[in-house]
Amino acid sequence: MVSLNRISEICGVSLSTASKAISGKPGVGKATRERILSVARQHNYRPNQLVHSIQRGRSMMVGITCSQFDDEFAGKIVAGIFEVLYEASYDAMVIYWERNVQEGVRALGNLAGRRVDGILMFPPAAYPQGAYLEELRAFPNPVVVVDQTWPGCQYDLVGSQDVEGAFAATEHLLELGHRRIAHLGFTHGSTGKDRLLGFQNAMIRHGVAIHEKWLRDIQSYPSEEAYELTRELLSEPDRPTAIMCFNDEVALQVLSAAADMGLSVPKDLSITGFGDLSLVRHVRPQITTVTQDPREIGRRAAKLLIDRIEAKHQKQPAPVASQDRLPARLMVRQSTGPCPQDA
Amino acid sequence: MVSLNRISEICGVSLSTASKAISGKPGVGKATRERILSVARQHNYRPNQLVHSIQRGRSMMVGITCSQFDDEFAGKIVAGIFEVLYEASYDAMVIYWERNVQEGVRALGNLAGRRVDGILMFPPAAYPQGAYLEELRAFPNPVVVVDQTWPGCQYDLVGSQDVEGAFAATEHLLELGHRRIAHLGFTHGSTGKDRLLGFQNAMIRHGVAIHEKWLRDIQSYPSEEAYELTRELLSEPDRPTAIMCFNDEVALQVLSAAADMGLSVPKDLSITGFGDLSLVRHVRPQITTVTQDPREIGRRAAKLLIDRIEAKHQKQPAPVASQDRLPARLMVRQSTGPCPQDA
DNA sequence: CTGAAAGCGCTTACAG
DNA sequence: CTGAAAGCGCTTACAG
Repeated sequence: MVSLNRISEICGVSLSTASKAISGKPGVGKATRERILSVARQHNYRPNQLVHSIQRGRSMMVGITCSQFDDEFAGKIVAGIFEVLYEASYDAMVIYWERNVQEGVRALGNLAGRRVDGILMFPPAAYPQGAYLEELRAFPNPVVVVDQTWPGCQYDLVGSQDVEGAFAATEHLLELGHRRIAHLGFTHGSTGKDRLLGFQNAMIRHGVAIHEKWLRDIQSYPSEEAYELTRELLSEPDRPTAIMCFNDEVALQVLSAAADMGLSVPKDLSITGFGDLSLVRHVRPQITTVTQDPREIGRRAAKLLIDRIEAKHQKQPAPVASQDRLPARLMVRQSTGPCPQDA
Repeated sequence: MVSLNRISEICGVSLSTASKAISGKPGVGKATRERILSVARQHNYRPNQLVHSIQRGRSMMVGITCSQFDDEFAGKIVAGIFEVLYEASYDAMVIYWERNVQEGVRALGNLAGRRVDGILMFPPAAYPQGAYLEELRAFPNPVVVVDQTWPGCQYDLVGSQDVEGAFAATEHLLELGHRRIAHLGFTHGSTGKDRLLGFQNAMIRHGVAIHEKWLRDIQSYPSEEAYELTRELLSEPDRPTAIMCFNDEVALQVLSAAADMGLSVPKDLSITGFGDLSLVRHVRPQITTVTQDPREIGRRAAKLLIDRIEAKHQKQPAPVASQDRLPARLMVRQSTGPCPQDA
């Protein structure tokens, strides 16, 4: 890529004249300006934004860290994020890591080295560990945490009302007469913990016993564990009449396990999901679930981050961390029905 | 963030000494170096990578452009890309746009302004238009096109054997005795065009008539169009006994439409997908599909781009554009079966 | 071992 | 209207 210096040589003008001409600043003769502009165009000249970032002490770039991409929920959040960043003229550097915390640490270091103005962070699946947290603390700019959080997290969070959503789904099952309700969770992360909590709250509130053996957990995500766990759960003579699932993908596996065992949903078994992914509507029976609004989560997270960046740039003191949890509403479809009479 | 200059002041040494100490270069006394290092650590100092990028004429950053995120296929490609970039110490700036080509144009300009060393490009859904192509041509560094391509595309491509995969799926249906086969395509893009071609090739090869009215197309993606199209297709007295679908998500909609019309799959209707997304295994009947290897596509695309960047940096002449299409294999599952006798 | 100087690609006061 | 100089945050020859 040609430099401004080169352009100014070609045009036989000084660097500063070329700079003013190209950036549209006043103080350049009309003819000179047009000559410079035309040469720049011929050479596909683009001002070097890296220089601007250094000069302004501001990169107009935010970092997005995530450890999973290939799911609709995360994808929609990211889409919402990009919408807002685009409108505000921010670019995004994205860091994707899977393996171990070590990589997350290096990732954060990169972000700081590249001088991003802030970070939108999907926390690692398990709670962030020591080295990771230290690296995060060393990061000098605003951080907004998305969807998941962790105990003691001091950053702004934008997520969903997981507890309330799970509570509503559980009450729905209880109202249908179910008492033997299993919970298939993923409690390594905060959303899973919250959903389990919502489940427990509802059961306790309605005075219904929670059976330890029906509280099952998948260990990693994504995985096929839910399928096997369901087969176990449903093979015991004493089996649940409803299974509440961590999310829609788990619910789908439960549905297929039930089908493979010859059980009819919702006649023999009721199932609830969480997330309202599109697949849930394209499957028969359509899965009763809890709607989330990932696009809006992404939008709000990005807006909040930009606000924080702006505020910091105007030397305003850092505000206390906020939690913005969007409503998660029950969406009744076809996978839940009255508790079977013989149960 | 503190600057090196600030660190050197604090330590009472020159800028160059501080620089050498921190970057691990020789020529600094042991005690001095350790003092500098410790001060740097205290202040969370990170060398400014933007400066390095400018000095080296190389940003170690690649651009990824895409117009869709929230699907498993694209997500897995991206995951593969990031694996390789990470190993090679490249970072990624991602550009996501949806609305119109205008945004794509601005996006490419941004990438050039930020001086990315190359671009991994998911082309826009429809073929790239004039302004977009011009902007792309003005980009001075290597470009590798991923998954989709367009007529006259001069860049390296990494994708799948779409024609062959569709051919195999069609032959599978023909071998099951189907003759009345519909094709539910998405031919705005090259993969859809290729899959239609594979379908046509197989039909012609086996001397089976292709009926215009059974060649249907969805107009946008993602959408729910496939559901409606299927209902139309299946309501006519004269209906197909098999539907070959552009991809798995379309197949899922076809499956649900068939279920809602009381048709049994595969007894009354056979369905094939494309992609082998995980949902296809979690649905009953499991969908017969064509496997792709998105992660490997991503890995190879990233490797190729890095090779091109490296070669360019060593002043090697630009090689001719290559096409690397990974095998797409038929995976027979439960959604295809013998042609109904009465048909 | 240590530091002053040039340079990467710019922009922005400030002279002329 | 035009340009020389300082400065953003570094690194890398090159003197001392």
